[in-house]
Amino acid sequence: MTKNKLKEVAMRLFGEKGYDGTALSEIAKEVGVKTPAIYFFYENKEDLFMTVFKEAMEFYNLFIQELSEDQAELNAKDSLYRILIRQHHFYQKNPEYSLFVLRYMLFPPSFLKETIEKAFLHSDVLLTKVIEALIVQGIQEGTIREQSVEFLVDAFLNLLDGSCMQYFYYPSTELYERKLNNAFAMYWNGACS
Amino acid sequence: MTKNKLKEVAMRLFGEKGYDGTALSEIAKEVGVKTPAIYFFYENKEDLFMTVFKEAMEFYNLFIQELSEDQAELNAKDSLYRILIRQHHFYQKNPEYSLFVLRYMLFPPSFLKETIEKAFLHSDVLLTKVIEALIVQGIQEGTIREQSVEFLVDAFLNLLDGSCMQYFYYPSTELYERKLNNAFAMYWNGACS
Amino acid sequence: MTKNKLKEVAMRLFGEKGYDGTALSEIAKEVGVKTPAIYFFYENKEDLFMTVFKEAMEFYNLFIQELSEDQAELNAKDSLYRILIRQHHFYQKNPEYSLFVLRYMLFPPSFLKETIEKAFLHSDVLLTKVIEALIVQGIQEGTIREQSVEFLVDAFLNLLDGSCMQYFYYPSTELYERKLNNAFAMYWNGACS
Amino acid sequence: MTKNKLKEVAMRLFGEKGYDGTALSEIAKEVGVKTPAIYFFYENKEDLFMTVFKEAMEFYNLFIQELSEDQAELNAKDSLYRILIRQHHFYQKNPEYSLFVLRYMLFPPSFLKETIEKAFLHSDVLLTKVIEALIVQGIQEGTIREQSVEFLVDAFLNLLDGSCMQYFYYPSTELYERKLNNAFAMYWNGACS
DNA sequence: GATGAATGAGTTTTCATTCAT
DNA sequence: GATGAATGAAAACTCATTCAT
Repeated sequence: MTKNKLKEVAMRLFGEKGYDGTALSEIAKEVGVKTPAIYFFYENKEDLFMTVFKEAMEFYNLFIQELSEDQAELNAKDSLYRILIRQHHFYQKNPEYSLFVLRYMLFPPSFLKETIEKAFLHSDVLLTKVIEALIVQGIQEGTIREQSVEFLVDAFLNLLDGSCMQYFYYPSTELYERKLNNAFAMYWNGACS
Repeated sequence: MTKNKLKEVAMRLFGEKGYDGTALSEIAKEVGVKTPAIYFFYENKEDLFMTVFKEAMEFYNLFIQELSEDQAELNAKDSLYRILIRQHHFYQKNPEYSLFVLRYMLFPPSFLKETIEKAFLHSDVLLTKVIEALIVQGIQEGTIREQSVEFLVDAFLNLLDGSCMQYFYYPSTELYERKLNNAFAMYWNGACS
Repeated sequence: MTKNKLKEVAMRLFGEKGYDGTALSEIAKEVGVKTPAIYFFYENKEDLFMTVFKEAMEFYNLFIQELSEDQAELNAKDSLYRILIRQHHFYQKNPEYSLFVLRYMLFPPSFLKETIEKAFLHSDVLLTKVIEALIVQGIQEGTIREQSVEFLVDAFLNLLDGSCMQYFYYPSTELYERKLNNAFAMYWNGACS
Repeated sequence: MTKNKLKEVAMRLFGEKGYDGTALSEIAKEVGVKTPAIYFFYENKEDLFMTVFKEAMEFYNLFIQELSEDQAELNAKDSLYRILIRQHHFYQKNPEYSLFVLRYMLFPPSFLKETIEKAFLHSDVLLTKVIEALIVQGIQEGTIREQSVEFLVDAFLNLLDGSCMQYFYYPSTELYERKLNNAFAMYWNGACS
């Protein structure tokens, strides 16, 4: 129980204030326990962080895997759009996970650089495959104009990354959603014609 | 002299390791001076950081302003593409500025949240105007199909943000450039047809 | 069972790393038990230490008492030499006891100073008596020249102490044995002539 | 100033209570300074300890070197006896140095084992040379009976070690001196005849 | 007999900051 | 301009100890 609460609070605080900006005492306090209690469950700060990090990555990868499921009955356009929406939903429903993953993907603490790069590459490959499949489907459907798949995948991934970034710095949801829809419309337009 | 060295080193270290992860002693050491010397030039850590931050924002805004200059003789397509290239160049030529700006735009230390939001909004408005002008030019040229300007601007900004993100997490320049070109091609394709 | 294992491990670790340098958790771990288990058998760290200490002293005193036994059939010279040899054997066969006793005789933790002094005095008196008896026997035999017994006893005790010290800081057994034999030969030479 | 006071107090406390039994806060308090001040002069606890250790060894080796000086005009017997006396004086005049050296020669903290062994070997060689010279002198004088020098040296070193040990555990000076004199008399007796 | 969970007290260490020089 | 010396505050971590189970 305490162990899990520690993980949750740690994820949130590490995500919000960074590794160095988060004191174990803060985490402990929010959980309602004294600092040394942390050491009963985790070896040290780094261990707590790594545990949280691994879980966040697993959760995030799970999300990516789920993107490819349940899309069989949809056409390519709806499926691709749905990915953007799901990404948005994921950010909204799991703000802690999202912030944490984004932060440490872009700015890993020095002791994590290598691990992060591997973890990120893994997610990237996973995601690329999902997009690829949908692009191919679209071409087969005849909705996407026949052209290089790589080309279409790259552009969609850029779209996703752009949306990710904008989600975190545009405060207003409406604004974000407008931009998202516009960007996707433009993408689809380019993909078809 | 020392004052400027301090700023440079501080920008780099704050960008790489974060505000809390950077000790004043580290900055001082790299500059070749003892820690208390910092207090001769700056009130305290926050002051040093803010000074660096302001300069970084000014420099970044300068870059954005320059985007609109010297583009008179180019057509809209080349101008837009040139913006992406210049962004890339800016990141490559000023890695410390770039990393710093990205980091604190996405993850400002708590005492900076509001200031950052304002500063960012300012840059955003600036950039939007530049893009808008080029889009209008393109429509007038007849290269861009007549349609909502906002729509085209949003999509281009998304493209810029996506490229920003990818620059920082894709290690290889080649890969980054391929993705950038593909994404722009798709954008232009969508804009025209 | 566990209680005894705790004692053994505690003796070894206290001997090797000192009272403050030995954590109860280490002792517990080596025994294969969790730390709180120690409190089932011993009141606290001090109690565990004292128990170990008392046993070590008893064991050591037993050794001293045994020195006087089974020597009836030997002449004085052989008996005295045998004491040195036995001391050596004791150190070799009971390295943990020896180290522990030596350490806390010379450097008792503050809460033990008085107890230790008494315990030590007791052993000293015991040992002195044993030596005295053998010296007297030697004089009666006529092998030791007639002279002050105290004088001969003091010199022999010094020999014993010197050997003790050297045992613990000379790494090589050969070297130690050579030195021991030479020192005893010199003693006997002085005692006879 | 503070730096030296720290060294002095550290030597005394480390000698009395051991490395693990001595808190930096105690040392700081006795010096009249707050704990972090220590870190201005020494890297960490180990560094402070090592600094003290090196100085103690140098001082001790100096003492050993001085043993050989100014003895030219004395005969061998007086010179040897003087060594015992000087050892005694050294212990009395420099109780902190003596206790410290003895403690860490016999019970070095784990991180010091190797360093200590080397340092000790060095002192041992130094001392052996001094004694050897005097023994040879004694034989040349004709006061010491002609016999193996090694034999005489070993016995004298044993005498020194025994005296060292006894100094630290016999509380009374008188008792210690009686024992010392008796042991030396016996040694000389054996050496001559 | 023994453990899981937790804590209070204390340790070493870091760091921003101050101030006299 | 810059440093040596020092500190207050807080950090991470350790450890003996407790207690319910």
